[in-house]
Amino acid sequence: MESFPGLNYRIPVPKNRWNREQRLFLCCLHEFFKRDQVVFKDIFNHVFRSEVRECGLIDGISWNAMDAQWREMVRYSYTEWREVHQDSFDGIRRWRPILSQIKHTVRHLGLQIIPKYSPEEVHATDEEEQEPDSEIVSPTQNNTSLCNGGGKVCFWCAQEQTTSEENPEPTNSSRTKSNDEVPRFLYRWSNIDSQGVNSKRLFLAGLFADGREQFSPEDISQEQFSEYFLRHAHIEKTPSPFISTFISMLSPVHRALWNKEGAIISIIDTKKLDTALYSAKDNFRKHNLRIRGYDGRGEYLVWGRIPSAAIICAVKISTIQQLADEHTEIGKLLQLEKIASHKFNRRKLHEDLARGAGNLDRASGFAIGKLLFSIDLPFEFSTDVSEGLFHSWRLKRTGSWESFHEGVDAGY
DNA sequence: CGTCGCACAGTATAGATACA
DNA sequence: TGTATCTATACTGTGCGACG
Repeated sequence: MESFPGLNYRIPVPKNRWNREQRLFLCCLHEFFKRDQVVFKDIFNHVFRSEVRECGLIDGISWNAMDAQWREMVRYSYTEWREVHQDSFDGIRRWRPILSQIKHTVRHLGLQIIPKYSPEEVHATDEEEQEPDSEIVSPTQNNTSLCNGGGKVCFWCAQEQTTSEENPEPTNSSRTKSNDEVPRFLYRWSNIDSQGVNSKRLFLAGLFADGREQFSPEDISQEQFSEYFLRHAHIEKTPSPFISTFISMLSPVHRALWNKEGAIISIIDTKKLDTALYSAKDNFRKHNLRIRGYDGRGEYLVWGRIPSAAIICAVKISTIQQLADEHTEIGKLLQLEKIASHKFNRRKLHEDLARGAGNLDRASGFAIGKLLFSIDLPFEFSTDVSEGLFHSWRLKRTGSWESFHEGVDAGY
């Protein structure tokens, strides 16, 4: 019996007792600094070493446990999480004590940490800062500096209370369109059950469809925007101000095949849009929103409406199926049965498609050209759209673009 | 050069466990 | 019994060398 005390008397695994202060601290780390396992863990364990040790965690809390707590907060929208993340710039002064605590700990431990919102010029103009900020590495390459862009409050300025009060509208600026390149073409799937107005000539978001008053994203608060966005991403059932579109035509075709009834696929020219366009992925990232199992990649949300000028082509899925049946080369190219056999438009489907895909040659180009011609896509767009199809349908790269485009032209 | 297989790191999620 | 915390595990992306 006593020979295996470790087995007979299991020592309970020590756990941290998370309190509000610790949670806020962890939230500030995530909100204001680039995620770094080792650094976050060391800072936290140093600041809360006595509390953590009291819980039996002699070597401090593990990164995994700490990260689990972070995820819990995000997942269940803990009040601490909401406080720190939902009005980060308005409330930035509130977190000054925590931020300077982080700063001092970083310095004390000789670590390096990268602020999320830190333009270089702050250091240059920062007179009162005596000690060199050597441990604060400015993000050089992917400089997503928010300080100069869009009149946004600079992180360190706000922290050091050097920011003037007359900042125009800090809450709205982070919601503006991303600077990242917007794709030239977007693809939409819709059917008779889709909300809003979905004709071949015009799309109207569900919220604005019944002659209800229109409003622009600037008219509503940050929270309301996030709320609409989350509801839209969750369930399409509630009226939404957004219209979903995708960067790849595969995704709407896949959806259309699974929801056949009157499904329409439309190709949209983003240059002709007259309302705001948001990347779903950026929205998640910028507002620290999460939804289980979905990160928004590939999806773009159009605000309110898509005017007929922007709809360069609209085609019923049944037409596409018919084309695939009638023309073997189109059928072979599209592999509709494969698409229909996969429940999810994920890696599995892509691999499957790649196995049966053609090459970068005249034959593939011809099939695509013929398809695009048949669905009345204006010739001027054929180059871009055909290249999109090439990538989406996972064609092999053996061959040349020249022969491919030649084939596309021939198909018209 | 492009593709494949592998290893590795980081991340998301289910659910086990201890505790109130 | 329900909640808080965290582990175990599955998933995803990425880099790298081998290979044709």
